[in-house]
Amino acid sequence: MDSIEFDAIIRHPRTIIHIDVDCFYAQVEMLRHPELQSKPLGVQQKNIVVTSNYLAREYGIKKCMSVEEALQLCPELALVNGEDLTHYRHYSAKILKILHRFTPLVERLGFDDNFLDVTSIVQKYMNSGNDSELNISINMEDEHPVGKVFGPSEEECPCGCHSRLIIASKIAAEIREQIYKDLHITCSAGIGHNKLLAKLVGLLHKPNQQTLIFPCSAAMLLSTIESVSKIPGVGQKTTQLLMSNNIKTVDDLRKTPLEALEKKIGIDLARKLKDNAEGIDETVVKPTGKRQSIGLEDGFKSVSLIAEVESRLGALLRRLTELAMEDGRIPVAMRLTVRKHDFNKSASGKRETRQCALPKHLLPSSKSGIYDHAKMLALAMKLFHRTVDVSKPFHLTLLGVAFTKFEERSSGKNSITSFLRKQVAVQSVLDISSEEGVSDINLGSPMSVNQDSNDGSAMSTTSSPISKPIGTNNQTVDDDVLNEIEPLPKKTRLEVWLSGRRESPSNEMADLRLSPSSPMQLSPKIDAAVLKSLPIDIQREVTRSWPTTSKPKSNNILKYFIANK
DNA sequence: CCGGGGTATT
DNA sequence: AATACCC
Ligand SMILES: Nc1ccn([C@H]2C[C@H](O)[C@@H](COP(=O)(O)OP(=O)(O)OP(=O)(O)O)O2)c(=O)n1
Repeated sequence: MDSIEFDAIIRHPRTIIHIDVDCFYAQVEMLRHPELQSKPLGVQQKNIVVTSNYLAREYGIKKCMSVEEALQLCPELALVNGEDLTHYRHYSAKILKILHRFTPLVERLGFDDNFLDVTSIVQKYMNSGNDSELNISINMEDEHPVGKVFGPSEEECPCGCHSRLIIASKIAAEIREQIYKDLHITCSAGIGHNKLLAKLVGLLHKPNQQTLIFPCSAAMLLSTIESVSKIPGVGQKTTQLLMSNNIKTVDDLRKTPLEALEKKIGIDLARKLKDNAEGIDETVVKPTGKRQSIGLEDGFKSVSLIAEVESRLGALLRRLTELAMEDGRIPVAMRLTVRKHDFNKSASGKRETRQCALPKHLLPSSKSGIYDHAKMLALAMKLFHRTVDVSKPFHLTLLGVAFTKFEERSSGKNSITSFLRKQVAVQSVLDISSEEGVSDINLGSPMSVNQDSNDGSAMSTTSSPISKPIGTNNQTVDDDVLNEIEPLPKKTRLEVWLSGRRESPSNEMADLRLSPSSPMQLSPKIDAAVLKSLPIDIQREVTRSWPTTSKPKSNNILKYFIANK
């Protein structure tokens, strides 16, 4: 191959747009409270201002600043509580839908940070001047990019990315416009040939702006960010490690040989950082699928009473089951999170978690699509007793509960979906000789079987009642599943694979977990045995909190269908 | 009580 | 189950 051909080889085949909503929570709150639009506004979670609008930022208010500090900087700061993320989650979903009008290749970080691989969209515009599936019009005549450009742009890269990126800037503008027209939300965007550059360059001009970077300016952009901690993926720990080795800036990173770096931070991270320092990032846009966990947390000064734990967990569970119903899938595992007060030290207190299988999907699929909150709470309390020794005083500062595994909901043949989910989406591989490499497309069937770790032999202390009545031993025959929660059984890869391709996915695996003496009837009523095992005040709590569990009427079911739209 | 969420890796 | 990272 001669040199002319060599120059023509595509080196920057992909085109990536990064979209970040401007001061997301604050914008949502301004929409909800229009009278706050023209005032400095902070969104408060407990004692911190998690974000603020741009008016407030003029006072020097930063993300995650303490309320005290923020009010010192701006005494007239308006504050709205943002501890309940419902509205943000709602807007987040709407924004994602708009992004999906352009491409399914959207990867999200959090609620408002999005990467789009628009390579194929751009390609269609280059080939035919439009995209038949995308009825937006883009002015192909104008050869200038929309928005700002970082660095010089005189010299065009021979790979052709120059025009691709310019087209992408017009797509980004269209995306932002649609989001604004539909939702009155403003975003900022970065356009580049990889995720790293798109994200970093977008930070340069905010809010409600967009910035493009051509590959020839990549190294320059990385030089300007200085601190290594600004590189996505370099958090507190890595920063400390690097700094203790006198590596503070991107330039330090460049000067450090890979061999030296890898001894300090491991080969994987070392290679990534050496690449990133040059503006190289081969990671693909991995379309974000369904969430792998749905959880809620509540932090507080101190909780030391079991009854209060119970009522807080009850409140969390009630909200959590609503979220699970919106999701549509069926949770099969529950996780409890606890943070204990660390009073010997200023340290923040570590979290402890306990997880268990959800008995036979305590859930809706049975005719009454309604969660049995009493059993949910009893299960959560079981987990609680597994993490906190209540025979001694305790002092909690946080409780959280989450669903962590899901099954697709019944109906059709969902078998194919879980199998497909494992497959890497094919994207952006236009030329195998690209500088930034080709992603492995791993289609290997996951037949390899996990070495089965020994089954929960260490779990023998499970028969303590919910709240132990004094003088009672545990001899009572507990045939309820709640009395035998065991750690989540591990599925082998083979099992995952098999259950994923089963035509009618059944609960065989779950069935195996249940003891023979515990027929899992999905009674819509509170299990009397369970209820009786509870202390009287808790019994009252349970029945007061969820009156519907005592006698579900078809009306109750209806409202869930309506809520679900 | 640095919020209240998430993900991936070990 | 914990850790590290992200928003
Ligand atoms: N440590 C953090 C960081 C962010 N957020 C929330 C609040 C933000 O509104 C939202 C988005 O985070 P961003 O980092 O994108 O920040 P903003 O969108 O608020 O501001 P900017 O305009 O600088 O992007 O996520 C959070 O809860 N905790």
